[in-house]
Amino acid sequence: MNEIIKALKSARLEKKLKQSELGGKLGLPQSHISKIEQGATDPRLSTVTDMARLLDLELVLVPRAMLPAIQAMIRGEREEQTPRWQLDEEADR
Amino acid sequence: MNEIIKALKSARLEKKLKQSELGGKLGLPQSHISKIEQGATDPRLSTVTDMARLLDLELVLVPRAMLPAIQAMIRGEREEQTPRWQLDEEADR
DNA sequence: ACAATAAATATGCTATAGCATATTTTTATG
DNA sequence: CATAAAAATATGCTATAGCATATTTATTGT
Repeated sequence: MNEIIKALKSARLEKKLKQSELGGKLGLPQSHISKIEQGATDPRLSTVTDMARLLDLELVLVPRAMLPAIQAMIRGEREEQTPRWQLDEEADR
Repeated sequence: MNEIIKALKSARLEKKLKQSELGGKLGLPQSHISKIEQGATDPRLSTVTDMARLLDLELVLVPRAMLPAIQAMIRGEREEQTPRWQLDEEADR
């Protein structure tokens, strides 16, 4: 499944929006959001950018060479809820 | 004009590819590349991702909050041809 | 288990992306 | 300039995105 579509679906869920709500804001029927999220359709660029922006995301073209660095940067965000590591001693005290 | 489309066109020129060559690799007629670059058509997501990859680019979804940081990072690359600043003394000697 | 709500599917229709081919216009080069 | 090459436009056709509406299939809550 397409990475971008997957990310858009996650973002929608993260924001606790229903397909019908997102569709409403976009002027698309819920059925269409469903098809897009299912990968049952190959949406137009404008549809994807509009959807992204409603979810506080932006579509960007990145040189492949710097992809890992940028993805790490993006992962960095949000995950500061649960630390990724912890000192051996004194943990949880 | 759409930023992504603009970036794709720049990348094609940077790589010194003709519309017909890019189209050839993609299995699209030159006329279609022209329409896309002119903004005369709203291409499908798959068309844009395919085109990007042939140009060593990847389409990525970025949280709007970190857009400036990431764009700075991207600008950083490649521009090491002409330095952005220079010491007052001893310049060009 | 039932009712209510959300999500996924289905269908028929319209608009348009994309294909193939041909022509015109623009840009380089001698 | 003239000529060649590249890019932009044009046209007719096919495939499919997207719209509207309706139905079916999960999910969730009581």
